[in-house]
Amino acid sequence: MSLRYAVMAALLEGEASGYDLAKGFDASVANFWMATPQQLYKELDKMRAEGLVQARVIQQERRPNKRLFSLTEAGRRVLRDFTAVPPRPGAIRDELMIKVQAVDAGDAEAVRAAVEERMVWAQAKIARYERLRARLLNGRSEEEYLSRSERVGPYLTLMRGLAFERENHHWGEWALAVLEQRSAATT
Amino acid sequence: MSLRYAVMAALLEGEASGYDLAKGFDASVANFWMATPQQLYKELDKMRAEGLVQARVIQQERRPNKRLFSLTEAGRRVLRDFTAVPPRPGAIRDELMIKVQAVDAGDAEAVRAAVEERMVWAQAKIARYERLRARLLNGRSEEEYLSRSERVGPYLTLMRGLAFERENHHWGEWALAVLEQRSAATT
DNA sequence: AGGCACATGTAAAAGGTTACATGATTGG
DNA sequence: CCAATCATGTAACCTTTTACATGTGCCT
Repeated sequence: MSLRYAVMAALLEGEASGYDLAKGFDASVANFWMATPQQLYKELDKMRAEGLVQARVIQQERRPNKRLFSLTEAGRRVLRDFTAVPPRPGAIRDELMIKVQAVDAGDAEAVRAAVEERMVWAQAKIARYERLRARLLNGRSEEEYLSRSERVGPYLTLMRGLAFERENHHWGEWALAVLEQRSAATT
Repeated sequence: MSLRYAVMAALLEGEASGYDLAKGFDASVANFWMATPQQLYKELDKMRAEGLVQARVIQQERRPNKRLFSLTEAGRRVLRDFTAVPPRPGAIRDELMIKVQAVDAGDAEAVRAAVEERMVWAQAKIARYERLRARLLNGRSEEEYLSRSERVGPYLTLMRGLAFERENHHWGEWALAVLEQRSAATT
């Protein structure tokens, strides 16, 4: 039921197609509420039927036509009401952590490799977030940016994502060291 | 589909009832794969039918009887196989972040209050994790604990949860400061 | 020639949430 | 006396995932 609000929050940045949203055209929302393309296309249809968004069809010649969605006034109102309601607690689902939890009864080498791969991903995400941050700041200091820009929400969530991935990476390096020492001891 | 593996990982700590699991009797697993009691009772039944766990009924006089579940050998094997498969990427779902993202077009005061309340929760979780950590370490240093204890998995995931909540709290304090400065400027 | 990017969708299956249902005991 | 804890479950509903389906253009 929250997917639609995530979509509306993303549309505050401007028009987007289902495809854009699916790719996480707005990196920040997608990082706290991921969705598959199928989910998005369906939800966007429902939202249009309810008048929360409007679609504008772009005719294309060498590509499939696309529909660009934007928020309607009704959508803005609904989104505003949503922000006023207390949020439910967040949920994390991470298979890797289940594997780490079970590492002592499992395949330690495979778990170690999985942690390592996750760290590569984390690095890539950090780099992406940092590029996005530089783009937003555009040479200004954070203080200046925060006091002058129209919106602060996207910056706040971006920094949350960045902090999360940095922490993740930090933890991973430590966990790898622990696991390596373990396997050295067992050998 | 991963719920069962989370359950099995939790059962590595020893026997537990559905009720125990629902409360997150093992704080660490529950923090990366939450589930409602209903989900657990159903899954435990299915797992027993498949021979992954076994149940032992405890007759009680002043309380409803309970069923204590434990891993079978087949369960252990399945769990081990699971650790050898590459995990899918983790997912976070957090309504609060959607609200923060939309704060500039929403009810800023309500969002601020929501962040504040989340920080209270984060504090509580940090305290809980720290107590759990102290209980595990039991006076020993981390280094000593990691080199001597049979299992390291639960400690690794516990530290991940702790780092996550600390980071969360840190971000929240900063976000509150940003939001307050904003509302002061608008007033 | 093969694979990815673009761009959309349908349908079925699996998984997760919410409401309902029971009922004694303990603590404030 | 009211709320919480213990302890289990069913049923209905909603959400999410996965598989299938289509077709062009661009890059290597």
